[in-house]
Amino acid sequence: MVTETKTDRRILRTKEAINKAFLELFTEKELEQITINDISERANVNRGTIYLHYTDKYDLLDKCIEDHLSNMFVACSVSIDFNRDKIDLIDELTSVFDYFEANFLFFSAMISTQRTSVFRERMLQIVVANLNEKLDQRDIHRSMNKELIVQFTASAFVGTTEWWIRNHMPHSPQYMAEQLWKLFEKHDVYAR
Amino acid sequence: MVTETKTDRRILRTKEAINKAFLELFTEKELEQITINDISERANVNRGTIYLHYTDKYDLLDKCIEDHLSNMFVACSVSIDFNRDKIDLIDELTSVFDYFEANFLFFSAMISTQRTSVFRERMLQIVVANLNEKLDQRDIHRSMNKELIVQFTASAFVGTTEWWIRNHMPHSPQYMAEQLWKLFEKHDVYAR
DNA sequence: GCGAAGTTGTCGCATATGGAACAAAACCGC
DNA sequence: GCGGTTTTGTTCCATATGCGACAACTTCGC
Repeated sequence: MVTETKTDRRILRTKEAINKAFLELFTEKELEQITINDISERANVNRGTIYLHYTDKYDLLDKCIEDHLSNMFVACSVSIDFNRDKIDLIDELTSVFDYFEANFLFFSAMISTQRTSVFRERMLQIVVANLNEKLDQRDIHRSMNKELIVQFTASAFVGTTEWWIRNHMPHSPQYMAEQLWKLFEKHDVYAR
Repeated sequence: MVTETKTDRRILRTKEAINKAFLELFTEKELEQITINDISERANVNRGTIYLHYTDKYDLLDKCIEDHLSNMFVACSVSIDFNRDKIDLIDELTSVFDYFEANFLFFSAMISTQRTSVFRERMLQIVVANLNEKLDQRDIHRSMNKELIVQFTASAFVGTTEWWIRNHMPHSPQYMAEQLWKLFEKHDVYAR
């Protein structure tokens, strides 16, 4: 059963404005320098309203990360299809990198700060969960340890992505997807 | 006495969103094709809320025009100064054209439709009012009919501006200001 | 022409947000 | 260290907006 509660339009608008403002500020100054005042002004929202949704700026940062990562997750698992083949998977990978590219500012900001580790860990978690689900859907454990496959693939993916972002995305999403796919294929993880 | 009432942040936000959405739609379809539904969706605002501020889409269009024109007015009369000279006036003219340039989409949309006349008339009114005020401040009626000066200058200004916008702003605001100034000067309207 | 679907104004009520004030805490310059 | 300023949470009350419903009207395919 899927929970089917539409959230009030005002809430969505407000959260979006706050997120946007926070992200902008995040690319301009260090987290410690950002005040709730800054955020409320930039977002054109009453200061009190921010406390209605977030306990403090750290909570805001966490939820911001959570938000983007789950968006990414949604953006990439659009085309879930059980009889897919290699091409499909490359497409999916490409759409993930497209998402990164479209939100370069956010990811870049997340990675170039002391708080990187929080972000990286959370991202790893998400990817691991995602992979587990996929591997369950297709039944290709073979002789290999599933846990190990997941950890291997996830770390490789997150690490490579981080490198890609840190270096200002020197390749196109398409290219990244293809290259990564080849590497995964080599390790006989997803290959049929 | 200046009325000093701050309007609620929510109202400003809402109006801005509606204006923006309406303008976008205006550049995409004919006014008749635009529904209140369209606007509310695009602006991410409840349909009823629109009726809170505008009676219908024609009212919205009018207020939208009014808004932009008064903004333009404000943007250009920043530097009102009684002992100004030629340079000041060129600067002021330039800032007007800057405003047009910055809001190209709006003005372009306003001019390329059947409803142009409404817009042109209103703009003419504004410019005439503005000119009257200026001419009153400086006392240079000389032997000429003030009414006539105003009408002449205003029509010339509005017409030239319309041409400039219609042709996708082929010259820089600075250039336009200088050229227009020279023309006015030739007709001995403002010259000292 | 007719019925279906969409649009328009307009309600009532619920609720998210604004604004202002406040005390406590944190952050300054000196 | 100390006084002034800024920031932080929190409060109460007012109000703008959301949501859903409604009847009247228009649009449009057939």
